[in-house]
Amino acid sequence: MATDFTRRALDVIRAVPRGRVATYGQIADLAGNPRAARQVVRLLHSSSQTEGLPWHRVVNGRGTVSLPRGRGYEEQRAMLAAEGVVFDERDRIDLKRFRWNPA
DNA sequence: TTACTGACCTTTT
DNA sequence: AAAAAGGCCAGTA
Repeated sequence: MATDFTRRALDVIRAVPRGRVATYGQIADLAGNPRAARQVVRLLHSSSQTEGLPWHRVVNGRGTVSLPRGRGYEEQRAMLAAEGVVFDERDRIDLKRFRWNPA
C-alpha cells in the first residue's frame, strides 16, 4: 500500500541532519508531492513508533512545534534544543538558519 | 466504494 | 498582525 511517495518521504525524513529541521511541506516536496504535506503527518504518526525516525526534526512552516503541550511539544522542543536548535522568545525557530537545505 | 481524519499550507478577511 | 477558510493527499474504517 505504501506508495512511492510514502517511501520516499520516509527516506527524506531519515536524511534530515542533526541540528537542522524540515517542514512538512518541504518533505512532501522533496518526496515528489508538494501538496502532500498532510500525508507526511500521517507517516510520522505511523512510523514514529519505529525508532530511527527523527520525527522531532519536523516542524510546521512557521517554524513552530505543532504538537499540543503535554503531547510531545515539550519533548520535541527539548530534543531540538539538545541538538543546538534555538527557540526565540515567541517559541519559534529561525527557519532561515535552521531549516535543512538539501543540495 | 464512500466518508472521515490528520503534528499542514496558502490565501483571504 | 492575527484569525478564518479552503484546498490537498494518502491511509483507514
